[in-house]
Amino acid sequence: MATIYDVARLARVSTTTVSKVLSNTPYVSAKTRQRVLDAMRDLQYSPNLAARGLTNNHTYVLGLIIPHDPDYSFRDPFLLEVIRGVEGVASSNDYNVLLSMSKKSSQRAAYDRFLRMGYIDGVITVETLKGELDEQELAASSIPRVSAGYREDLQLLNSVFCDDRQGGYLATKHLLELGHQRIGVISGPVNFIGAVAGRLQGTYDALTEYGLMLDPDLLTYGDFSIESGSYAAEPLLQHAQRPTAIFVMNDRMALGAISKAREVGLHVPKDLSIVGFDDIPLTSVIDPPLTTIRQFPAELGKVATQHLFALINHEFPHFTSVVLPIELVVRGSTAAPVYEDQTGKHLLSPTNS
Amino acid sequence: MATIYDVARLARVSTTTVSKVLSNTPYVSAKTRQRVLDAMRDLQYSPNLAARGLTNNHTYVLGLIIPHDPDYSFRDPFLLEVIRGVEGVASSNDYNVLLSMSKKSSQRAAYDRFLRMGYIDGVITVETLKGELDEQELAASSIPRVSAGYREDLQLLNSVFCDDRQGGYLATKHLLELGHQRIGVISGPVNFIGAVAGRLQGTYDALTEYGLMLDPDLLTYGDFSIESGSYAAEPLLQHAQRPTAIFVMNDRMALGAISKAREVGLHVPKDLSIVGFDDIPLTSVIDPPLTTIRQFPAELGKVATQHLFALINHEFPHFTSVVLPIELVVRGSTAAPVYEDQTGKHLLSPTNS
DNA sequence: CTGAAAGCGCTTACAG
DNA sequence: CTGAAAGCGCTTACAG
Repeated sequence: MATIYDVARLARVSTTTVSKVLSNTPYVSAKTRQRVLDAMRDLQYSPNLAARGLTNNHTYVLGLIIPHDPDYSFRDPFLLEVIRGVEGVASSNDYNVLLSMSKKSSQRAAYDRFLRMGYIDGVITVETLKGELDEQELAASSIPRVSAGYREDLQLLNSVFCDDRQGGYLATKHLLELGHQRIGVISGPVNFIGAVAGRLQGTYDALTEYGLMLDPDLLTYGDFSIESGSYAAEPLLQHAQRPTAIFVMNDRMALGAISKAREVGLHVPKDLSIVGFDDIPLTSVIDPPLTTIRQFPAELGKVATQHLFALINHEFPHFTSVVLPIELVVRGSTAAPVYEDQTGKHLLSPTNS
Repeated sequence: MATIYDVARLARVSTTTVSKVLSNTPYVSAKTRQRVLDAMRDLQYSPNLAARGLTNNHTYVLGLIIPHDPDYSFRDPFLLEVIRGVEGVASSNDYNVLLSMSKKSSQRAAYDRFLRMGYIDGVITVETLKGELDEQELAASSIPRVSAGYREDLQLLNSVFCDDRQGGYLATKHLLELGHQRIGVISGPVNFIGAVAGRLQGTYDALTEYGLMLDPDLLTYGDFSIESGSYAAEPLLQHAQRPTAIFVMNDRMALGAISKAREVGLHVPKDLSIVGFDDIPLTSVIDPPLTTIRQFPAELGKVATQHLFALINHEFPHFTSVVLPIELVVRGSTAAPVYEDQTGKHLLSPTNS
């Protein structure tokens, strides 16, 4: 493999000069520059990043840490999109991305290596559950960092996340506008990063706007898996005054809830409306197609990476966050409620009963 | 950040000695070794990979090239699993993985950089469509390589792939055993790597075993998207002698086919059995849950990486491939056929009519 | 068992 | 506009 010496020799200049054309320094004569360029082409030269990293103290590589738990594979489609977003921006800035999926506990060594070796210029972390990352380690490493999808205001962490509150708000408001008054919520686990609290707040806000309150009986918790959606739906559907609609905090649990509804003989959306969250693939083609809140994971990765570059280049002060928009996607799993009176007759609205 | 000099000074030895304990050379006295170890701990020393790479000429990083086309996101869940498999093995061997999703055409520069910079010790490529990778470039770079999921015997490429033929065989045999005799096939695109031809061959083999042939009218093509599954199903369902079962070469198209069947008033599996391929998430919870051929993408990534390490360490001759097993997962989308006579009466089997 | 020294391929003041 | 030389942090013959 050709080195900078080979290029210098062929172009009859010093390595200093080669290095200068490499870095686009203006003070090189056009003639010399061309000779160097020709030599580089002829030799198929491309600089050795390790050597460059050694002098430069920067490596042209970004770390992407995703403490991925196979058990929480619910985020799979989401994650690949995030990765795509990160890789796209990195690569168009001539950066490479180094991937680490180790979890703090299981692979401490790999984690340390990753952070301490002067091997990466910055890091993007994607957390899902609290405590998956070793924050101390990260903070100690003084490597520029932005967190994608995680929000922890108190830590003054650079982060990019979607507007969870607005998502919860839009989902609930959609149900309210359809005429639902008795609305249940299937929440994600409480230790789940950021998202859950925000979405719940949005729900409260929407209900308040309509002069309603969330019945504590109608709030249950799952762990984002399909099965947990099914379990969490059970008490709601068994409730003496069962809700006519449920806001479920992710699509997978929403699927679980729908199958539970089917199991107990309820038709979605006729008897029960369901709104999900995420807009993962396939949910648009199932029966009924799912009404949901769409997130933009590729955008999340993209913006986080741009943010990281800005940080690396000291383009703005530390500790900023950006909130990404979400949107409501109305499909077939929501409809206006139908209330039955004791005789089983359908009435148009609860006020008629 | 502490360097090897700092450690040497603190332990009162030379850097040579530090380097030796680092590489576990036996010829270091126990006492000295301990002093060095203590110093490393106190200083939180971890070696600079760039410097090491410069002398060593190996970098402890693996390249993972996935020419990912957003349009073919059907492979998403599959891909993340592959990545997980690769990362797991790499990290437990103290290797990092560098990710490139650039396509040959769009990001030539990034691609070159990735391969030529003396920056990776080996590369795993994940192809989906022919021509996505620049084979010449890869061959020229003389970097050890294994291909995950791609099979091209003529090139004598190191590769790891799943047993597509066996998959096609098992899927078709399952239908035959249920009593189906008129079986359609929805194939993937012809330029799709390896998989398609193998799966089709498996179908032929199974049919032959039962003394049957594939009616050319009953073979249609999709591009692996949901929509294409729907389109490709249409001519089959409209056929004067429509098939009682269809083997669809991936789960997403299978979903499309099911929705098309529903559209034309056919019930799955009563009127039409469907077998998919992949076993992607969610298809087990839809209605009906999909009978399919399960692949093990994490295993694919894992085995490919182990293979790559063996190659890097010259543990076996180049040009070997390994075939991964698949398995049939029987769920609700397949059932014994029901033949109707002209009067619409259901008969038990075609031989009764 | 231990260490002095050269060298890996680059960049960066510095001098001209 | 151009180049000689030191230095980045490691490893590896080689000598002792």
